Amino acid sequence: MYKSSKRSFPVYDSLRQAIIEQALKPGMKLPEDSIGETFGVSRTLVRNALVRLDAEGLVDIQPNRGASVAEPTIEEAYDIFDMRQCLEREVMHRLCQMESGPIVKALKAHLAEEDKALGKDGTRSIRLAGEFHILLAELTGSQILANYVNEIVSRCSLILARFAQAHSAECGVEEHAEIIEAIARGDAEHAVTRMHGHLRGVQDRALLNPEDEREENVAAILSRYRPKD
Amino acid sequence: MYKSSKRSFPVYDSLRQAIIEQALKPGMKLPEDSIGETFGVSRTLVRNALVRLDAEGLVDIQPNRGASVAEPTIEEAYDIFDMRQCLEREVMHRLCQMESGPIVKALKAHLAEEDKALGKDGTRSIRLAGEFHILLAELTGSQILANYVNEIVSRCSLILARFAQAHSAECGVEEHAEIIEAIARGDAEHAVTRMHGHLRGVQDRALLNPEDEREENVAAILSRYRPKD
DNA sequence: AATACATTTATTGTATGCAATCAAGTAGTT
DNA sequence: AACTACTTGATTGCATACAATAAATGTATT
Repeated sequence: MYKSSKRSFPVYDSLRQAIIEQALKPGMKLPEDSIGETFGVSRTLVRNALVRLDAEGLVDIQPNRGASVAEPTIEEAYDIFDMRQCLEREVMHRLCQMESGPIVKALKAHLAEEDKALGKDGTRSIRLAGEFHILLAELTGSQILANYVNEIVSRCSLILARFAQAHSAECGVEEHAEIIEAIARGDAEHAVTRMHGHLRGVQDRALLNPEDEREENVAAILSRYRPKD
Repeated sequence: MYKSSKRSFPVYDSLRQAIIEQALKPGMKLPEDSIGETFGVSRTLVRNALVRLDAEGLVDIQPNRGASVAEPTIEEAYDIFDMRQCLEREVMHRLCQMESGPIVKALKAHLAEEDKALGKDGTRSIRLAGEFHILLAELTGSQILANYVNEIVSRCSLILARFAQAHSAECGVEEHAEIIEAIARGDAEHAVTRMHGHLRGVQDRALLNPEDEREENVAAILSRYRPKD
């Protein structure tokens, strides 16, 4: 938990949410002063939040140059998605060994929420889709596994923000339903396969993006607007 | 990496090392003032280090009460060891899919160091044994996997400090050699099995400690000394 | 006009001071 | 003697001041 400072938590949480939802885009500068002003706290607390976000890979702090929203490379993106596959595979295995009743109940309740928000509130829909995966991890009862999944889901959101075009990479509600169904049957093999396919789909929609934004710097953009002599 | 402050890194690193090597024992208070004095830095930098260690699970910060060396419960201990099994299984699978030549070479070089330090320098021997596992993770080439393994190996060291009697839980050098051999053959199944057995051995020696400290509270201890009416 | 150098400005790095909080010990009441 | 209320000392929470650094701008020199 965030024990070090109660008052810096809102700063941390708001920044985190803003990054995940792409309100703060990769590369954007995060000056301590202005953030502190908007939250009504001193730079000390802002700094705490930024250091934490840096440790989680959502923010990049460079000495004497300050913090900015992290810009994961495509290589890091693949690395993180692979790790996510590993962690969520573990989640599936563990859940399928447990008493499925209460687990399925909790998952179906969540799925209903996802369904309700589907066409209505895009941002909420995306957030709920991510939280489905976090809920799965929490239901294993493993604190540390849940923490890792939580962290890696955030980082995947940042990756989507960087590489995917809008709305291309939402989790499908039916795919979540299929995963729940496999868990209900205690069928670990199917659960793992479906989760793998599900994540693979998200990854592909995100990373096999034809218009790769790796080269989206000022020079590259302006070159397209330059008059042809 | 530790980008937020060059000068607080030594504080962080020393504390970390001291905790892992049991010089600082679980539950021991870590006051900002005195630590700052010993390192010649202000409380600000000490605090940075402590917050980081808290995030890594080696230190426990409680609001307005300061930091102390974490005291993982036995339940957390099992949780962490299970997670470690998961992560190192992934390491084994990945390494066995790679070109084994350079990997085996690096591992054997490390093993030679372990061997050299064996009866001579106990502390160094324990550190090298832990670093063997970190090296394995690094050789996968996955930054994030290596980070997680690094973190979890530290936490396991803390657990050993809390629950195992001295020297009961060292990694055996021969077991490391067997793991290397399996990797050399690209035999994932054997590599995973051996790693699993190896870690299981460490865990058992640590956690199936006959004198279980879970009940080491005043009441439990005194009950053994109570006269039988 | 281009380059190198100097100056200014903005932002971070760190120490420190003051207020808030907690732990412990003291005194006073029943 | 036990229990509460108060006081004191130590420690943390946070804001702020000042120093250090880097980026941006301006100036001079070729």
